[in-house]
Amino acid sequence: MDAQYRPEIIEPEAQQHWQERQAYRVSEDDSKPKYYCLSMFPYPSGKLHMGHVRNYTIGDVLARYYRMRGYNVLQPMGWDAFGLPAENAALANNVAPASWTYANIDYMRGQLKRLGLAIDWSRELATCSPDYYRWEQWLFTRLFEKGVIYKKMATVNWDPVDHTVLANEQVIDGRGWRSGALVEKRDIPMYFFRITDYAEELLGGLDHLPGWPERVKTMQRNWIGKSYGVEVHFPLGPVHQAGDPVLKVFTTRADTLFGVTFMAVAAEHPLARQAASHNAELAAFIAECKQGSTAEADLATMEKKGMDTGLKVYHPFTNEPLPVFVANYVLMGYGEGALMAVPAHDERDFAFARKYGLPIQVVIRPEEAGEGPISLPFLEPGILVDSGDFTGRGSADAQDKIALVLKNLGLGERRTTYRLRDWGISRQRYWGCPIPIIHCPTCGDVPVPERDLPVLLPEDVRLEVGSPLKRMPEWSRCPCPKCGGEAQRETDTMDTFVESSWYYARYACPGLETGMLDGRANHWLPVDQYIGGIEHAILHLLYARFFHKLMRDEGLVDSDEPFANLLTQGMVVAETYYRDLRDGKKLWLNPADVEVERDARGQTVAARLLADGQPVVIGGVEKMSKSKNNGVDPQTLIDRYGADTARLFTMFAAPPELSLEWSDAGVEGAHRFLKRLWKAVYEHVQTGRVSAFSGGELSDELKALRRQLHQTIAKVGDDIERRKQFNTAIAAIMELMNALTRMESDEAHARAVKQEVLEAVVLLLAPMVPHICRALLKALRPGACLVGADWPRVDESALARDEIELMLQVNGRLRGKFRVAADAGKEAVERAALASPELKRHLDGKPVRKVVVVPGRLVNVVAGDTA
RNA sequence: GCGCGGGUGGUGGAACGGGUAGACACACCGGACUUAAAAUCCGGAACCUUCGGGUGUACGGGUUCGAUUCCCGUCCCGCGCACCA
Repeated sequence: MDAQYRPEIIEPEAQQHWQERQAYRVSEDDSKPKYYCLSMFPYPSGKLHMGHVRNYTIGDVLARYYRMRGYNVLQPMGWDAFGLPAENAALANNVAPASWTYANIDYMRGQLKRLGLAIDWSRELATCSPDYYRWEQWLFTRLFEKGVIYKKMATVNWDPVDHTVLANEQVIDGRGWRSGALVEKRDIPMYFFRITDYAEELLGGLDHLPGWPERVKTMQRNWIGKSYGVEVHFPLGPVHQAGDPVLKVFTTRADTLFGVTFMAVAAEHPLARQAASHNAELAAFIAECKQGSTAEADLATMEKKGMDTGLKVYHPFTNEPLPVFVANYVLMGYGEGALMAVPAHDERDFAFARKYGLPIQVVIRPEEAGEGPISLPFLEPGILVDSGDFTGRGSADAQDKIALVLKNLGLGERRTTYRLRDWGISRQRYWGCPIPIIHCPTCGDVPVPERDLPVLLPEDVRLEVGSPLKRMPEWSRCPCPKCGGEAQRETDTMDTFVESSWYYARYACPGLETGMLDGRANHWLPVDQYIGGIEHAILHLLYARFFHKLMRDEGLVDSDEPFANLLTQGMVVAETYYRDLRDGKKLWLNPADVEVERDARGQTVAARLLADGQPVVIGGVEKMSKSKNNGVDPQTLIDRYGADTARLFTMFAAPPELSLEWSDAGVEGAHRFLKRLWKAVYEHVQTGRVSAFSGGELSDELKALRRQLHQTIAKVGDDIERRKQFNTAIAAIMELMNALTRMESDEAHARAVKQEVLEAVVLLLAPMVPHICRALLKALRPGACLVGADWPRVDESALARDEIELMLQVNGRLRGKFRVAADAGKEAVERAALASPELKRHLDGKPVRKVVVVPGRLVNVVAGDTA
């Protein structure tokens, strides 16, 4: 064994060994329990970033841990390879998106291998490969025929200069990112998945996912947004008969119906169009509403504007005429595209009524308020006032009664709605999976027959603004599969979320050429542990759950949910540094090029650029990003310290769910620990071979060390398996190593215990830092191999104690400590506490009123005059 | 704007079901070794203090024998918002 820790030698050696032995290749094996450990696959952006290192290390720790626990572990890897960045790179560098993507995949695969992940590479997939996307097209055609996919108009961001559709990301402050033109809303036909048909199941299913974080389930519940309410019809004429036209709205607050003072409709609403046809001012306002992006955050924060259409609708109960406004915050295709406004009891309506001088009618009062004034808007439920026959009823009761009366009048009924909208998957982009539809002038939209799949995406293209597919008639022109007449292929591609909605299942079926999935999918699914960023809490995770149910209903899988347990990791952040430039912009400097200065207490006081020694401004900690130039390249880290240091640092610096702050010094610390570990093993084996302790009478010191060892084994297992908190597991191992260092005896028993501790430490750390542990295990136990090694066992007898220390509190404040026998009863503990010398001092002559004994923890003596 | 999280020493964080606040590590300070430096090893430390103790987990309140932990309110930061992935 080398006296020095040399990661640059032992890491490639270990990786080569694992590769040659195909140590992590797995197949279905019913003799062992299966464990499918999956990390969200990367987008091949060019090179690995620290977020990837964190994500894949967490996955690898779990995969390796469960392997040591005797599970048949599947850990696959692949590439989410379609998407916008490839098109951007193509435009910027004049390369085809395909070759850019494949080159990135090759480079990043090498980086992943250098991390030493226990991955079964024989299952690797890339979503841009026809072998993959053909099955997505196949499923699309089946779902289209089933009616799960349908076509309708939808609103997109339109760049009027570049004549292209823009992604929300490409709209900056309401302008196109390249042209700078004010973005407009435009309606185009798109294909939609009927995810709303599954809303109820997607909602209910969350109750059967105990392995998901509560906050992710809450976010999904709110996103689906089930609400119970009433559809109310407002007649368009003062005299209404069944079948006459009405304005339909949905409300969750039917109890406020008598407080309606106006109506608001979307700019695209038929009533608005109708009114605008003979009102130029209104037409201009509607045109103005068409400006701006479609992103909900933009719509919600923009100034609320409206204009009276001059039209009136009539209150279903009072027949009172109500003005109809066009408002820019009401969205078509969102509910009915119209709402009833109750300014007294809704925040947005209140602001709007104030702005346009519309009446505010209070119809709900708090139960306890009496006659006094209330502050508006009053949003809580309460008691109805000024509400005709319903006055005096409570809100909930009134909602029921109002719905009933509306139903009898034929002017509405109870309805359950969802906030969730159908999933539009058409993208007017090139680098994506072609939508397998042929448009025939006679037959309409015809799905591409199975024998003609896949619809291949041409890869050898030149990119300009807009999709090249739309300029390739030789590609889009084709015969209609039904009538044989001349037809056109759909040139839109699918949302890349479609590919990432089923890759986890395809990993189970590598090489399958005759279908999307086979029986192997049911062997491995559901995924036992899914790991990825919290930013995917809603969209990706909801789409994947939905897709799983679609595949289930097609008979492709037999489970209901794809991911049994979910771990959402936090972001990787780093300090930012900049200098102000003359033009008012900032020059962002990479942390690797900056040196910080600290005062005598260790507080940062200044920072300087290494290159010129001149000061720079410290900009605060932010998510690693290109724009702030605060990304730290994991490759540099791995080259300098090795993969194990990179892995140990990312696992130790923060618990997985919190954000992780990059720290050069923290990396050094992790590296130092590995060097100390290496040295401890080296010095131990230098003094000759010894077997691990297996029994005999030990000194108190050695007993205590063994107790700590077995406590640590129990804690590390619990931290990894139940708590998924690796930082505390590593801290416990560090404490154990510190205790071992303090133990200096070298008599036979001591050396045997030392051997036991070191063997166990190496195995406990193996999931986190596998390369060094492989080398150290071989040194400690020649001939032993980490692949196939078992997780250490807890020796219960080593945990026993004779005496324990308890805390003594007086009135909730810590005043002393005392020792009692480990098996002392409550009364004995109380007696010991009352006899302790600290108590008398702190009682200060006051009588003891109460004694609280918390077994194994503390005794709290409550003293003082009875008040 | 709406939804969801978070806020603890100089720093990252620990405290697992309401029971010792600050484990472990980084940074800092001191010491040993060295001609010197680096590396390594050992030690110190939340803050204030009249050395009795007092104060401390963003801020203000509440529940409790006891609150970082539970409840209410406020402020700040982060994530998501349906075409970034």
